[in-house]
Amino acid sequence: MAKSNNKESAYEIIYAVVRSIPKGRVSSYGAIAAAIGMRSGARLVGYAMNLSHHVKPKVPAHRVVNSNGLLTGKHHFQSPTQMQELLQKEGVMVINDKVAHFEDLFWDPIKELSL
DNA sequence: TACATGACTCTTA
DNA sequence: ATAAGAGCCATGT
Repeated sequence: MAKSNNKESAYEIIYAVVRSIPKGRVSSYGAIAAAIGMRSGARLVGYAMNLSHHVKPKVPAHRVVNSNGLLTGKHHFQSPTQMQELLQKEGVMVINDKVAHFEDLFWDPIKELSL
């Protein structure tokens, strides 16, 4: 931490955006990264999600998928099927580890929050 | 200070 | 259309 100006780390901001994702909607790492100002910080978002397991309040990481709508991070959940189960539970259909109608359910933080 | 890591994304072949 | 490589940022050691 070279700079302690920011009380909250970049991850905290990422968590905030992810928590802002409405139920039944999904978003992508790149979109979130761009929303916080990092056009190519998608990897950071994914990394943050990995740490979000012990973060509170709970972070709906299952609502975050890659640009293709693929559940790339499902393997990092408590169970590889947890992500799919949670999404289906919220009304999101998942087929072959991919979000159905991804473009339709896609939630853009920039567009939605900026609206 | 520098190197290594990571649930991504884009461009090119 | 599929496969492979490079780019990117923040964090931790």
